[in-house]
Amino acid sequence: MKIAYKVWLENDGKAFGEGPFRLLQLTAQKGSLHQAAKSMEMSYQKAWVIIRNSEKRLGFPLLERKIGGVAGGGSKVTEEGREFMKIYGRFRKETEKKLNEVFQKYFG
Amino acid sequence: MKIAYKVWLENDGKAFGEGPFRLLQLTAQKGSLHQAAKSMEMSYQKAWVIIRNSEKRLGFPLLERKIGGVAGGGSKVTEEGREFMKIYGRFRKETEKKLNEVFQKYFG
DNA sequence: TACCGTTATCTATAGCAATAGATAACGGTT
DNA sequence: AACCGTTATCTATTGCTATAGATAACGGTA
Repeated sequence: MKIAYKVWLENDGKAFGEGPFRLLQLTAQKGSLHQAAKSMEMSYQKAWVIIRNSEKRLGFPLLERKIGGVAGGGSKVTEEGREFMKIYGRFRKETEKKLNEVFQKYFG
Repeated sequence: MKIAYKVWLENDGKAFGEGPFRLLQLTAQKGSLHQAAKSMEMSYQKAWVIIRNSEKRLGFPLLERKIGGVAGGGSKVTEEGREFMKIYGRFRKETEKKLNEVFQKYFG
């Protein structure tokens, strides 16, 4: 037996969770949302919708887009996005720790 | 902004979570899985599949069924089921508390 | 100027999960 | 013996989400 969970932030609908977080991480790494989605085996359309919704519900842009140019374009995470990712990353780590502790206490 | 989450137990697939928990609570109250499902606005078939899967994955029966008889039959929660619900109930309450604390810490 | 891969969108299709609806067995009560 | 509402299952349909596939705009580079 093991614990499983999903934790996310809501603001009039899903605002931010594991999906957007990993997409941003990979976008930062690869330089484009397209490649980020691809490496997660997610369709670009889905990735795009996820990011668009997150931005709408968080109220600030997560990606800085460039269309055309050297590699066709690309995206990088905004300053606000990077800051948010740091905080969310710590939040995520702590929820994981706490949940595992509670699981151990009752079912370990 | 608020936190949202789903926490459940796995054992070769979903074993137990909010759905089975509420179904068992209502079944204990109403005396039948049929009525429990109905009061959750869930189809009986879905409720039945949920309970069947939980039993398979937990490895012990949650319901004691009676087919036919006074009210057509009915179900009550087994002794093991009641014991498990108590533990899960405490687990559930504590995960809720911890998650809200962590949320407050980072986003409150 | 032609090219390339990206962003930004549509639309149509596929695939999966939920629901509806049906059927059978059952056994106290009346 | 007939009835009733439940458990236990099927099957067919519905509905939603994801995916596929297409199109356009864009702007450095060669």
